[in-house]
Amino acid sequence: MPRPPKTNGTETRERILDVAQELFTSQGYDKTSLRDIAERLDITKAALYYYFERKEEILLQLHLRLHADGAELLDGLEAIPDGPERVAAWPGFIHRFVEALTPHRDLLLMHRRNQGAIDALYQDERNRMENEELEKRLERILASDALTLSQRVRMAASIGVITEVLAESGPAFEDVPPDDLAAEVLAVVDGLLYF
Amino acid sequence: MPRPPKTNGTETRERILDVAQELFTSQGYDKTSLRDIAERLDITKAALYYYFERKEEILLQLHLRLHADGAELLDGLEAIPDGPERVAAWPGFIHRFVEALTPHRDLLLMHRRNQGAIDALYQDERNRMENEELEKRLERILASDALTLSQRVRMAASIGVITEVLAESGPAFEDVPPDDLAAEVLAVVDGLLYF
DNA sequence: GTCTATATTTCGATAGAC
DNA sequence: GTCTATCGAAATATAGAC
Repeated sequence: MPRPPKTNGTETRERILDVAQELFTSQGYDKTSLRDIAERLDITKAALYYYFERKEEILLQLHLRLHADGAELLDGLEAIPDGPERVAAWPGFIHRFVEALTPHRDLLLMHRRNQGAIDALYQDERNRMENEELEKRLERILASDALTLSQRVRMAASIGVITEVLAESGPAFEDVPPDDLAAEVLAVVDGLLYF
Repeated sequence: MPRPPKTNGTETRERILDVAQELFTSQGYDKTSLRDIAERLDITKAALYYYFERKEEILLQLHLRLHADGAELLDGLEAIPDGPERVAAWPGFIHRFVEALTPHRDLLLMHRRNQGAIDALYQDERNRMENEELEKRLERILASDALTLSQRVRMAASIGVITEVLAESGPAFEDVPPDDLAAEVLAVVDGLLYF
């Protein structure tokens, strides 16, 4: 009871991130100025710097909201030896992928629409980014010569189905409950993954 | 024989577009300055303005290289009444889509990596863009309530497979002859489209 | 056609008051 | 925590000579 219910502080920070996510998705990171974000919140540009050191850090925080889950999944996948074992593990990976992404469709869309800007984050010395980008790691898995072309294509295809339906074409499926959509996606992907 | 073989003029223009496509793909449209493009060609920024009125026009021309084919395909699709007939026509549409895109995988990748900047082209009054964006038209087709959810998802999924394998994961399939890749993609998509 | 300036604008970022 | 004011660094675009 001693703490006042005025939970401002972190609250404003979240509002900034929410508005930024929306604008980064609709206009792109580069075409969204700090002025755009500030005006939407009825504050000034300078106030943003109380919460974030740089513009890049706003994007970084949004990126991290999604990154942890994906990194964990890829860690598991890379622990399996390249070849038939990894192919066998793929459907399980895909299921967990869909499960993890379904609640974050909008974030995934923001991520994809600004993949270039996120690339740049990783190359900027000022951000401590331990790991490599997930897209690059996935690309290496798909480039394996221990797999048949059909296997590689079907693995990539399953990723394509998920990102297209869950994120890219998201607006076309706004009327659909997320769990129904996820179920349909899984049905399609399972049909794909009979190697 | 009167015309000198020095075919410069349109040649430089093409070289600009080629370099721009490469840089827009790897760094993104916004992070690629006219200085970047000019330096690669060993000319100056100002020289670019002899060939293009604005930076946006370089992107526009690259966009148009791909747009015409896609627009024609979508015209045909929209001419078919929404509902079962359109579902029946979808596989044919997809086949022609793959056929048209396979020779232009790199352009498609540039397009996707800069979809936001291309969006902005359509909203800029200075460019005369007659039609609507293809992505928006496709979105409306997929949002139809004359189709079952399964049909809508499978249609979107087929688009996702194509764009992922042919463009987004393109680097992972650099070792594969384009026609082989297209054949694999079609096999996967055909398996998807049994409604 | 290509160059050397330079104009113009926009943006990220900082300083310092309140 | 939010403001006003401003700096400095790009980048796009223009003017005009060659």
